[in-house]
Amino acid sequence: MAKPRGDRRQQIADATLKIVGEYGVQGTTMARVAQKVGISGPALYKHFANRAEMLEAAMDLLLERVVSWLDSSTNPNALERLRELGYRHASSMAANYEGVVAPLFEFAASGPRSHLTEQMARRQRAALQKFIDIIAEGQRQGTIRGDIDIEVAAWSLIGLTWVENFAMLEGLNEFIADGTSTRMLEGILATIATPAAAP
Amino acid sequence: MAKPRGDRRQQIADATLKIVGEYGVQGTTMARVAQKVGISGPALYKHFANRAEMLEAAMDLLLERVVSWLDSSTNPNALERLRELGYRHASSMAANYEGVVAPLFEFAASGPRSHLTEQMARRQRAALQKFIDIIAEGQRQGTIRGDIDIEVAAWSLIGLTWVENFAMLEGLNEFIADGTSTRMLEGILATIATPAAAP
Amino acid sequence: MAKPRGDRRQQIADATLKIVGEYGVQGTTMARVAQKVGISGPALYKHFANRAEMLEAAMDLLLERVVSWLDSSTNPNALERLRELGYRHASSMAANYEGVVAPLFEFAASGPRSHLTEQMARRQRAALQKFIDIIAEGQRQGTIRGDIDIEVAAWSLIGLTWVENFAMLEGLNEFIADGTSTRMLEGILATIATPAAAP
Amino acid sequence: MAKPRGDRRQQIADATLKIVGEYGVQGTTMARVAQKVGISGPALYKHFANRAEMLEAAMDLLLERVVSWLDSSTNPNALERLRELGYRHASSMAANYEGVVAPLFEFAASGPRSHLTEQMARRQRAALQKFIDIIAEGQRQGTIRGDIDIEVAAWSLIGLTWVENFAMLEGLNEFIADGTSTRMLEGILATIATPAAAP
DNA sequence: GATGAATGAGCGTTCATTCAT
DNA sequence: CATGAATGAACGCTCATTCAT
Repeated sequence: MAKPRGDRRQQIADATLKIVGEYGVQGTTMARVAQKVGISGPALYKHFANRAEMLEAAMDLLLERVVSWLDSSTNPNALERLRELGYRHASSMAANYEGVVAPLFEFAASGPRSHLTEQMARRQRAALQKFIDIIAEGQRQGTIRGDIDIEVAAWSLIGLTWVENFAMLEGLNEFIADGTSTRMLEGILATIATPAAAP
Repeated sequence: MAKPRGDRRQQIADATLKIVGEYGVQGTTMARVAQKVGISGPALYKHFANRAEMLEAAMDLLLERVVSWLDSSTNPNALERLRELGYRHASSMAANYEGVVAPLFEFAASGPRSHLTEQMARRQRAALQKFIDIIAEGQRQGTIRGDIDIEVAAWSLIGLTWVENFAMLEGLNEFIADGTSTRMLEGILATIATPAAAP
Repeated sequence: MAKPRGDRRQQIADATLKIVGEYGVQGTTMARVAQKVGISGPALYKHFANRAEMLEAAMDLLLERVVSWLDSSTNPNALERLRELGYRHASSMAANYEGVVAPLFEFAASGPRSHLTEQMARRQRAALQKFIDIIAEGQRQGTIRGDIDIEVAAWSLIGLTWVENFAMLEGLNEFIADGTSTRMLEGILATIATPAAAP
Repeated sequence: MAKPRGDRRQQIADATLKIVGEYGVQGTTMARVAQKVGISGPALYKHFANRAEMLEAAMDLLLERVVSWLDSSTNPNALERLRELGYRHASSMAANYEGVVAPLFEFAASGPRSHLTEQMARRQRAALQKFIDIIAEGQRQGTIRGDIDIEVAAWSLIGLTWVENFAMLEGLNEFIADGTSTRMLEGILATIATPAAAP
C-alpha cells in the first residue's frame, strides 16, 4: 500500500498542481489533495513538512513543465523556432490545461500575500530573456530584421501566450479555435522577419 | 448615522472590490469586508442576501469601471480614440491598481467554480466588440486600412491591456516603466493605420 | 438561548477552571470546555480571542478565590487570624477541591512553557507577604513572640497549606482526616505564640 | 550498533523522565522521546507495548531515585540521619531538577485520569513510613524526644521536601537560596530533639 | 530491532450564515 | 439597520498506533 518515497512526492505534487488549477491556491486544501492522491489527509505530512512546502513543490513541477516547453523546439533556424514554440503552445494548451495553464494563472493571481508570485516573476523574466536570445540569434542568422525593437518583439510573443492562456481560462475559446491567435502569431513573425525569410 | 440604502450597498461593493484585489476572491471574507466598511459582520446581510451576491455586486462595479474606461475617449477620430484608450490604460493602471487591475485578475482567476467567470467572459466579449466597432469606424473614416484582419487587430489591442495588467500584477513593472508597452501600442497602431493617417 | 456577555465569560472561566483541575492545563481543550458550558466549540471565540486568553481568565478567577480566602478572616487578633486561616483552609478544601485546589496545582505544574507559572509565582509571593504582615502585626499586639524567625514562620504556615493541597491531590487523605494537619498547625502556632497568648 | 535490550529500555525511560519534567506528562509524546533517544518513532514499540507502559517505566525509574535518596544516609544516629537527608535534599535539588524534581511534580499533577497518581501515593506513604521508622529509632536511641507527635514530625519533614520542590518549581528560589528552608529544617529538628542531642 | 508510510481521532481556529434583541 | 451570540462545516496540523519491509 505504501509507495516508494520519490514516487509519492511527485504524485502529490502533480495532484496539488491540478487542484490548484481547479480550485485556486487558497482552495488547495490538504484534504482535497489527499483525496485526489487516494490517501488520508495527515499522510501528506510524511512527504511534506507543511502545506507551503507542498505548494512549492507543485510550483517547481509547473515551472519545470514550462521550461521544457521553452526547450521543446530544437530547430536551428531561430525564426522557425519561434514559430514552432507559438504553434506548440496553442496546440498543447488543451491537453495541458489542467496541469499547466490553469495552475499557472492561479499561481500568478495568488497575490503578493504568498511568496509564490516572486518566484513566478523570476521565471517569467527568464522566459522573456529566452525569447530575446532567440530573436538575437535570428538576427545573426539573417532571418530576423536587425532594425526591430527586440523587447517589443519578445513581449509580443510571450504576451501572445499569456493572452491565449487568459482567453482559454475565461472560456473565450474562439480566439484559438477560429485561428485568430495563429494569425496573430504569423502577423508578429511577419513583422520581424527579413524579406529573405518570408516564404 | 445610518446611510441611505444605495450608498451603503455601493460602499460595501467598493470595499469588497478592494478586498478581492488584496486577498483574492476566496480570501474575501465577510468579516474582512465588514471591518473595512466599519460595520459588524452580519450587518452585511441587510444589504446582500449572501456572500455570492455581494461578490456579484463588486464585480458589477468593477465592470462598470472598465466600461467607463472604454467610453472615456470621445475623440471623433477612431484611430486616435484607440490610441487614447491605450495611453489612458497604461497611465491609469497605477492609480486604479487596487480598485480595478488587481480585482480584475482575481475574478478572472477565480475559476469556473464560481459563476463569476461566465459574466467576465460576457463582458470581455462586449469589450472586444467595442474595439471591433471602433476599428470599423476608423476604416469608414479612412484612418484605418481596409485590408487588415479586424479580429487580430482588436485582439492585439485588448490583449495588450491584459498583458499590461498581468505584467503589473507579477511585478514586471519594467514593461510599462521602460516604455515597452507604449512602443508596442504604437507598433500595433502603425500596422493598422493608413499611410494618410500617419503623423 | 444567548446569555448576556459578562455572565457567559464568567461561566466559561469557571468551567475552564474545573476542566483544568480535572484534566490539566494541556488537557483543557476547547471542546471539553464548550461541552461543559453547553455550547458549541467555536462559540467560545465569541467570548475569548483564543485558548490562552481563556486560560488566563480562568487563572484570574482562581487567584481571586485564593485572595478572598486570604481576606476571609477579620479577627482583630493576628494570631487568631492565622489560626482561622489555617482551619478555614483545611475545612474548605473538600468543597473547593474542583474549583481551587486541583486547578491550583495544575497551573503550578503547567511548567515554564506556559507563561502561567510566572503569574502564579507573583501571587504566591504576595500571599507570603500577607502572612509576614499578619505575623508582624501579631508581634506588635504581643501575641506573637518578637524573637522568632518571621520568614520561617510564614513559610511554615503557607507551606502547610501547600502540603494539605498536595496530600489531598495524591489521595493521602489521612493527613487531614486524622487531624494530623490540624495538630501540625497548632504546633506551628504554639512555637510562635507568646506565653501570654496561650490558652 | 544495536544496544543490549535492558540498556535501551533504561535509556528510553530516562529520556522519558526528562521529557516529562520539561513538557509535562501530556506533553510527553512518542515523537519527542524517540528524538531524544535518537531512534525513530515506532521503534519505541519494540521496547514498550504503548505509551502508558513507557511512562510507567519512567516513573519507576523516578521512584527508584527517590528511594535511593532515602537510603543515601547511613549515619547510625537517627537524628543526624534526618538532618543529612534534609541537607542532601536541599543541596541536590538543583542538580536533580530535570531528572527528579520536575518530573515528580508533573507525575503528581498528572491527575487521577492516569493511574500514575495511585502509585505515587503508595510510594509517598512508604517514604512517610520510612521517616516514622527513623524517628522511632531516634527515640530508642534517646536523641529524639519520646513525647512528640511522631506523625506530625514525619509529615513536617517530608512536607518540607515537598515545599522545597514546589518553591523551586515556581521559581521562588529565595526559599532555598536565602537559607530559609535550612533554618526551617533546623527548627523542626530542634523541636523533636532531646536536650541531650542538642549541640 | 528498526524504519517509512499510513491512519483515525482530535485539536485550535476560521468562516458563512442564522436568529433574537 | 445593526448587533452579539451561536452554529456546523471545514481547515492545517499533531499524535498514538499499526503494518509491511
